[in-house]
Amino acid sequence: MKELKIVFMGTAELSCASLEALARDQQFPVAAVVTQPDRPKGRELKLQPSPVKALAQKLSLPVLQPAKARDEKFIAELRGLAPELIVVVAYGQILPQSILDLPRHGCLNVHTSLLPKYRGAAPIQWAIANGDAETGATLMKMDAGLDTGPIVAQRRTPIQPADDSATLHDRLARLGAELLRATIPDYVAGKIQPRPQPVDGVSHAPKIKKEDGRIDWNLPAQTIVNRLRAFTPWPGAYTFSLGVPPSDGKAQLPEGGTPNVAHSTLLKIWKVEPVEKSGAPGTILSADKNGIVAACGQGALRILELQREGGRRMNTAEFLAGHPLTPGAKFKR
RNA sequence: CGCGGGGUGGAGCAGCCCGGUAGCUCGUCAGGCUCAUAACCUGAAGGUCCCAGGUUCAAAUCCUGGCCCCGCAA
Repeated sequence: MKELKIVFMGTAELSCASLEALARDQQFPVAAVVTQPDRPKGRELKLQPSPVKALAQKLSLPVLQPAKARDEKFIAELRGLAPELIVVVAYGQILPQSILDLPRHGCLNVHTSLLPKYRGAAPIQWAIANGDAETGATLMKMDAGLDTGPIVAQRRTPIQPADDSATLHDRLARLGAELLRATIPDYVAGKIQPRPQPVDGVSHAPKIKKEDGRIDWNLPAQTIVNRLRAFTPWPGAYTFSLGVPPSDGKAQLPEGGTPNVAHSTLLKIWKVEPVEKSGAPGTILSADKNGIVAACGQGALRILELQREGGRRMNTAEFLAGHPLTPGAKFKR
């Protein structure tokens, strides 16, 4: 097969595996990498390059960072590169039709779900949150809609009970990269006819908000576990422990407060396991070295690792040393 | 100067607002109890209260400056 001139567009960590796969393969000379402008990040809000930009620089590839993809000057520059194919992975902006039509072979997009399921921003997270048994990566030819283009290829992977968004993200990133490498040659050779997405089974995976991480103790234990896995490592699942007023605290503990903690405090919950107990949702059934057991709408959860606001992540025994919780106390929802 | 929390024996935290004996839970060590134990009882060791100045008769505590850690921002 002759060389194919490609422009890669991507921003997130997810994109890196695909970029690396293309760049390492001599068949696919990457003419340029398009990524979002540097964003302020970190404690001092310093400008940081996107993961893709960092990788592109390491690979000595030219980088373009238009503020808006539909900017005429940028499109003209892109046209000047005369790409035969554009590959898009988690770029983070809607592409105008003029870009979609620009390369001879169109634009291919890697989406981390089994389309038409979970169109949108957070397909990995929602697949876990909803307790799906499997998910996958889809390669599609982009059209004007949001993740609505015809499917070129698809690959599945089971969701393991131990998976969280981080592990599944990494696996799907690799899967997407493999899909590109394996499929592009046949695709540009015209051996693959993209087939329209089925009309049945369409669903959407909206962007995760921080609020989504708030634990609703009325839900069944397994549902909470799924959501917690989905929102790990970001935004994390959290709840509030009822605090004790700072001054008159100590005496009224049995009422359900946490001593040494003023007012109610946000607690991030990192690791739990379901247990066969029950009680009023949100109630703490026991709290010792083995964990904090809290009742859910159905069943209960044993909390193994948690983190106080401003503090570091720690196991239950460490946490309880400084923040004794008594059975009967409650987590606010 | 983007906003906020924090630095107190080995771990996790009180104490600071309102200066005046270094406190709690756990761990460690010794002893006791027990068939036995991560259980229980008794006792002990272990701290420049981040650093440097300042105020004061007296500073973990109040003031100024510095260093370090963490959360927010997807």
